[in-house]
Amino acid sequence: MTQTSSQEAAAEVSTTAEPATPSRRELNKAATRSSIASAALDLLRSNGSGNFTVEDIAASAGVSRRTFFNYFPSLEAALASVADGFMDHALEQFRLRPADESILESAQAALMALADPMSVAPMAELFSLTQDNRQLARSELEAWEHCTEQIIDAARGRLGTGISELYLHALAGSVISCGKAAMTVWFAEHGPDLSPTSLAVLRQHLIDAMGLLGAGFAPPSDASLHGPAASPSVSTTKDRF
Amino acid sequence: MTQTSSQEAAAEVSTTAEPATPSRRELNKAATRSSIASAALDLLRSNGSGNFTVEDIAASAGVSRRTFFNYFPSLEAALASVADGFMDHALEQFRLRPADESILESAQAALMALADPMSVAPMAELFSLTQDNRQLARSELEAWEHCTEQIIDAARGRLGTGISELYLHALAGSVISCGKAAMTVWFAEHGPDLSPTSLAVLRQHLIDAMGLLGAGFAPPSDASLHGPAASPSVSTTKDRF
DNA sequence: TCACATACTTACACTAAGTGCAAGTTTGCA
DNA sequence: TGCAAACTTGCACTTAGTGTAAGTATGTGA
Repeated sequence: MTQTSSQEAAAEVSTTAEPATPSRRELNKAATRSSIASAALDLLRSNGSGNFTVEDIAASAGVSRRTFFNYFPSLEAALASVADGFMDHALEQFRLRPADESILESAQAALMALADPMSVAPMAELFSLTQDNRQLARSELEAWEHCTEQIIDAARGRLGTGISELYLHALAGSVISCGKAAMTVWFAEHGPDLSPTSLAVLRQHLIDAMGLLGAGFAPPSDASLHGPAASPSVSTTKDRF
Repeated sequence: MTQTSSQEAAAEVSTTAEPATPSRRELNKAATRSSIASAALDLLRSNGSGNFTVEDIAASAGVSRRTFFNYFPSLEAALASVADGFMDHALEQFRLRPADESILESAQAALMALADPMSVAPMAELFSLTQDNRQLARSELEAWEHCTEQIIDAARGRLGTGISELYLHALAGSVISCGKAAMTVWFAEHGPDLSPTSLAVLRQHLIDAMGLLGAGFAPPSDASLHGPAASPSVSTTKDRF
């Protein structure tokens, strides 16, 4: 994703095995879309948030302003596609987890799978470039929200339709909140540092956050100050508190 | 919430945090602000979301378009001030709770205190009128987000600065997520019904959601398996935590 | 009560977002 | 090859949002 190439880069590939008919049209569309998105990210990098317009992005991507709006409903949406890619990747990982695993464990595993430089880098960069802009922050919130809904659907599919909607919504929302918390805290501590050490911290934060959730946020007098070091095993330690 | 325009921040000059010195100017400003907000809400009611402009609101409130933007940065912000009021009220309740109470209990109590028609009605109406509009939904997300940050601050003040930031962020985010989940599910089930019965369900959902959180979302082999309608799952309301 | 400073409102002008439409161009397919 | 559908683009238009300067209301000190 977010390649720097423009439209003709994907032109010659016409016979690859892709899901659902990778026709010339679809390849062009995907290329254009990605070209717009990376033009937007480039401008965000070079100019800073709020200092460029849709027209700039369109010009930089080699399309008309009108075409930009055929692909994205707003400037923010073009940038948020980076976050969407990250979230989609995470959801994919989540869905690949065994169905008998607990939701919390699956979520933890899915998020951990993304704590590598390749996956996290664009997200971390977006995080840093986005901090000071209201509109962009809103779009990011929306991406998390969308992710929550996807988790709800996935969990409903896994736990059966008999499960209460409240349980689903509360669980999915909390899981996402904890993932978000881990990333927020990590970013606050390490900024855009993507070194192995830094990423290890991110992974630990993800583990800890899910651990806290699984432990019901037991008062921090006990081990939960450093997260449940032993197990991400969410399955009840004690039924109640 | 944070949409409040920059001007009124310097309102209280003297020593007191009291609403002392309600000068003519401040009264006028408050009246104008509230007049704009309710004009916006009226138009949302009568025209439906997306079918009126800032100019309409300004005209309806008897001010110029420019003055509208002196009070609110956007149309959505004017409407979101309803949600802001609700959240601020909830935060106020939260801060009034005894400091030795657990965060979850405090949050539950604060939210419960708002499950009365007077407080919930505007929020529920906003919920219903907002459902189909992207921009408005975004503003609402932002309101929840702001509320989360406030909870983080309040919890930090209560638990001391030694507490881990991850714990604070994850806990506050989860608490808010559960509150949101309770309201979302309640609204999905009951729409804008504000009857005592309906509000009792909302209260129960708030209790249940916080209970689930406190129990670490223990696998739904227990009471949380109930269908959407009846889930008096957490009967142990009082002797928890 | 009368200035005078300060805060608030407003009109005006301007940039940019977002949309509908119709004409031009590319691709898929028979 | 030729036609239909999809895609792009320019154009015109409405609306959002902001800077500025001029006008109006309010508080204050003499």
